Amino acid sequence: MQQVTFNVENARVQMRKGLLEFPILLILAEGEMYASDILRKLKAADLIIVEGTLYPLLSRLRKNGLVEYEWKESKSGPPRKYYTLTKVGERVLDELLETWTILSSSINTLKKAYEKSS
Amino acid sequence: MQQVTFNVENARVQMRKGLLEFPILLILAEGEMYASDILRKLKAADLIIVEGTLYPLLSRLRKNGLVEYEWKESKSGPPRKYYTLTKVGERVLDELLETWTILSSSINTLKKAYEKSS
DNA sequence: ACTAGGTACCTTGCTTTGCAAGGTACCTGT
DNA sequence: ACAGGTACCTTGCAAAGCAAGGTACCTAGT
Repeated sequence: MQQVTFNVENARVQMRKGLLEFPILLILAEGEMYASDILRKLKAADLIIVEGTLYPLLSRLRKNGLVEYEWKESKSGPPRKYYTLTKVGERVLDELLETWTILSSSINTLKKAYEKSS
Repeated sequence: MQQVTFNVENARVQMRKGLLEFPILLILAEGEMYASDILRKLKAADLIIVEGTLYPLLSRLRKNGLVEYEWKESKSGPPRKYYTLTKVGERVLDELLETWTILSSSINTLKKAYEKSS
């Protein structure tokens, strides 16, 4: 019996801390990608992240059962690990979307109060 | 000659990581507050933070010259440290406001792409 | 065949930082 | 004088982003 444990409360904490797993899950929701694809997409969205961060992060997501991968050959170069979201990953993504909504509205509330007062 | 160094680039990294200094600066922009005031305001905005985080954070902000404090007596209980933003703090806050705008629009772009595809 | 260069994946060590837990000191009311 | 509330702070731990460095594969040119 394999138990998939993913503590959503902890993920909320991590979002405040890292705010990186969320965009990566969002990107993977579009379809299978390998590391360079993800880096490209994040860069295009102005979110900077480097290899040394991404690889451990993908491993972490895999250990938690949010993503899985498949080796695929490349036409030019070494084989690639193509990642996809699992069902659990999709559920977590939905939670994180909600968390993001709450977080950004919290901050925007504070922001509006500031703009009004200045 | 005392040099006030506050690396805005580093602050951007920290925002992605912690996302706590920013709301605290926003709250202090409203006027002088002591720790409990700040905790109350953060809680009201659904941003959870505890004493053990806040005190070191305020010290850090003070060391970096973003805030300063003044002791004031309380009508009931021990004296309080009332914090206010410095000029530097105000400038940094403006930077962080911009960073927040960029960050949230990045994520919202990814979010919209996801919503469209699902 | 060999080697140079590009691509892809991964690890190690460091630093920062949020947090839980615990601690000190002050002030007030009984 | 002491109990309870308020306020400030510190210590030790764990998580995670990052810089830097490393391994392996594949292709193309010699």
